[in-house]
Amino acid sequence: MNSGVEPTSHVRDDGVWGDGAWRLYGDEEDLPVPLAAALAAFAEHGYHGTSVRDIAARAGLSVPGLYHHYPSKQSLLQGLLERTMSDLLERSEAALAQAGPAPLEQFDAVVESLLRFHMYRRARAFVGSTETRSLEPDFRLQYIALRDRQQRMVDGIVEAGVASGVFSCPNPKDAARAVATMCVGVSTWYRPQGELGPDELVSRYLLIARQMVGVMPGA
Amino acid sequence: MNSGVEPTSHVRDDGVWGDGAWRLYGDEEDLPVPLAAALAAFAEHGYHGTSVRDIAARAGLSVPGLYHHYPSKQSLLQGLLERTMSDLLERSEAALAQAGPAPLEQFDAVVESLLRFHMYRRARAFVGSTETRSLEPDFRLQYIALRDRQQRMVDGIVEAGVASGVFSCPNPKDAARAVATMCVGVSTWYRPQGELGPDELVSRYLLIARQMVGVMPGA
DNA sequence: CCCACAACCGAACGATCGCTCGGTCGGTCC
DNA sequence: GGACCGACCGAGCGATCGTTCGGTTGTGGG
Repeated sequence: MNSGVEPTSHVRDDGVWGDGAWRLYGDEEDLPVPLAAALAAFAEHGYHGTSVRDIAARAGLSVPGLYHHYPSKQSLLQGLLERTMSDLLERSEAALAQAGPAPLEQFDAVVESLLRFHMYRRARAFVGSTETRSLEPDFRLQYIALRDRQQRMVDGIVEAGVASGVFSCPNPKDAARAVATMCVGVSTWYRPQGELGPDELVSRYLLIARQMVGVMPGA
Repeated sequence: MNSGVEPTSHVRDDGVWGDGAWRLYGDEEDLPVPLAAALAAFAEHGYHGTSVRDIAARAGLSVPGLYHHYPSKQSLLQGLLERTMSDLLERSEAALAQAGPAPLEQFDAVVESLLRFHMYRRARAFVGSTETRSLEPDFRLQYIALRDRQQRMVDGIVEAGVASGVFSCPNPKDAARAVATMCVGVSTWYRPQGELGPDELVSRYLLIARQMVGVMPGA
């Protein structure tokens, strides 16, 4: 399986993200054709609202042609979400690793990486957040575990910020969840051709996110 | 159509919400049986993932029995979302009307009403936010208009707060959207039997929401 | 007493669903 | 040049989809 364009990625040869590479996104087409077709269809009509025939047509294939590459409709969704979550996690872990040791630096880096992902990988992120319930139980467990790992990453940074006295919030876990929710929500309304560009959005939302965890404006 | 239990509501005889009545929620069963069945099914499997036969079974009806009350599967979704949005709007407009004139009072009231709705009417709110794309185009336009009205209500309060100098945020619209996103997000993770009770959640999230719009903690 | 009507149901309609059977075609290797 | 294989497709499988037809009940009014 997986014929066709296996695209180049931003990952360096050794699998390590270069400095700031977690900010860079190629022009949407780093997916195999059938997965890109499934992504477009799922984002538009949802998993159950999409027929295999629709995906095949978008991919420029016949139905058996599509099944030659992926054994089932479910495997298309799983392949999509697997790439989505690992991309998101790799990027935010790279952002964290490359940030300084201060909680505020780490917070800014991870929030920025979340925001950029949900803008540049909008459709994928949207499908990932709306089609969890369409996953078969086994895979759903794996998937949720990755989501939790992402959330705990934010939790940890906020808790460290509170411990160091730079952040000020009585309930760090709630604040962290609210910040993550806000970032994920970007994928539901952001439009590339909208009035708000990525850099401008990042700076605005970073301010809001800092206030959510009680960072003094002058910090 | 609409046989069966037409439930009592919290609306007073004249259609006006009594003082603080927007905070009160009956025990979930204020829906006609078929709509309650559709709600449960849609929340679990999504609109396209739910069969009419499943809804009929949950409602204790045969399929033609269900069609006797509602002319189509789509009409079940529309009936559900129509009630959802009008309930939400009525409650938050009542909260706003009953709050004092100060932007902070109004902000607190509307945010609290949003939070409570997304806890007590969790399933409805969840379906409302995930199945917009399953609506037929005409109704979707109406529905989105109501969502926008709700959002503009929050926008207006935040702008008034900024104008009065009590709130401090450079981009009121973005902050308002982020606050609303956070409140809506509650419906995706809140569980009634969870460790966080409604009142405790309201007080925690109200603090966060205030910080998002730059209210000084001592205000 | 009968009739109108709301409330329901068994059975089945045509359409579409996810998926597969049985191929064809163009390379590549020996 | 024949054997093999990956890439693909036309046709169609059985199942399920949303919806409807043609009833049967039970009940309240004239």
